Amino acid sequence: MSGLGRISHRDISSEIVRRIAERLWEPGALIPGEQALAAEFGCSRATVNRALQDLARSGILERRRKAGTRVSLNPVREARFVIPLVRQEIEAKGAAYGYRLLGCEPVTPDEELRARLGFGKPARMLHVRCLHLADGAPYQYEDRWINLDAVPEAGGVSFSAVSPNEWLVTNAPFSRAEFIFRAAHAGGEEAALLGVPEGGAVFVAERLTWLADKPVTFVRMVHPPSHRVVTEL
Amino acid sequence: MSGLGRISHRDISSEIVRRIAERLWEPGALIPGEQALAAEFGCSRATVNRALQDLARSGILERRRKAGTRVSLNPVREARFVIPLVRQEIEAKGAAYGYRLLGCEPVTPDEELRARLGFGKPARMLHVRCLHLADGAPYQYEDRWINLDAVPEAGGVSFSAVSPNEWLVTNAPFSRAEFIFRAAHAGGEEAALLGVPEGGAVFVAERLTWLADKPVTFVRMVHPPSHRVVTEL
DNA sequence: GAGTGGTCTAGACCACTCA
DNA sequence: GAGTGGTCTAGACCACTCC
Repeated sequence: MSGLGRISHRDISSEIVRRIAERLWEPGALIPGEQALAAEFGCSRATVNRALQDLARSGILERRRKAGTRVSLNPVREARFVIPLVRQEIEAKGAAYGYRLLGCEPVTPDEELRARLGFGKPARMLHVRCLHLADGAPYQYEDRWINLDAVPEAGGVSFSAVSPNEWLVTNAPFSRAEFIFRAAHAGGEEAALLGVPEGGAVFVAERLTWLADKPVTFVRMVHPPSHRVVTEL
Repeated sequence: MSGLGRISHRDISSEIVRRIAERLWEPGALIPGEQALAAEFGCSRATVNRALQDLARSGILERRRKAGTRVSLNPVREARFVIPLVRQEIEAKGAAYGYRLLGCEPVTPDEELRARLGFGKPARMLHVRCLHLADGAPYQYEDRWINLDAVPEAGGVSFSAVSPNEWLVTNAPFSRAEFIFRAAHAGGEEAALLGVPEGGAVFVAERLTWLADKPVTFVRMVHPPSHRVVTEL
């Protein structure tokens, strides 16, 4: 606790974390109520409430009305990953962003892709493939399908200067998305483009988005094995 | 807005989201100040503040003192991944959980590991290696280091029946964690244990945890390439 | 310097849930 | 029913940052 001035909710948070760390309050144990803590710290209940809510949000505490507040038995049930634009991701690392369009053509999706997107009937889609570079080195191979029924304007875009990633962010809102992370073996073309041996390990992120139950886009983003997805809690 | 009763911070949040979705407030635009919104909604500034802070935390708004509150130009989309216990993860798929301890020994961490954990000085750690199986098939190879200064009780646990994953969850609270997802090539031992060819692609999840700036544990979880981390928004 | 968000207070009422 | 957290109010002061 900072000896001067008023008590901040951060002071309370860190003091509570300290007590948990030092086993004064064991996992699963009930901790004092908000009134008691407010009295102890000499601050208002609202301040204690904010500190406890912060800790509950981060999974350290569990709160239930009437039952009180407990130290979590199994903290952290979820991790949050930020999904930025590729360009921002690259520039944030201090590297120069590069972009190369590899192909852009209207196609009729095959059975597998339609099943994936939850399409009943065939549809017109745009297939765009491109490469994102960091300081000239391959960073991400983007293999994307855009549903022209959901985003008809995409049909008139060349994607030679602006990547589909960036164009869609400001032109195709979505209400639901699904992410998949996995490891895979690089296929022939991907391998050559990313500069990894054929069959070598690559990191794959896939994203599907819908706007009001209508598929918008499916994208497969392939990274060299040096890629890392990082998050902090 | 709900016509009855007081205005909730949720009412304000959803109304603001609606205005952004309908382009009444364009990306990058300045929105009214807290006082103005409080007057408009007929509630106190604290309530507006809470709504705006929630939206700023989720990346929809950007706030700066004196500059005011703006609609984010690139709404940061974030993905939430649940990080369950391995056993729960396997049982949730309807498979039978199996566990095999491979090794458990006190060690002094090398330079690289200490740098990773932010250790200044050497420390006593416990190195535990084990395998988690789903219906008898290798599911995850767990390679873990536990800081015995932070969790001394771990020194007295055999980990032959209970996995370190499960033991730590109920015995070693933490206040900060870092997750990393990546692809890698399987090393000799891992490959054999997971039943993949040596050098084949594997999915690696790493987790570091701290309790009040003291490192608690570092774990490397290696999965066969069939593994998928999935999330929905 | 002035305007904005950040936070704390003291009090109040409500909603949920356990006994 | 009673106790706990959840939330709102009205007011205040502060900290930061832009002009």
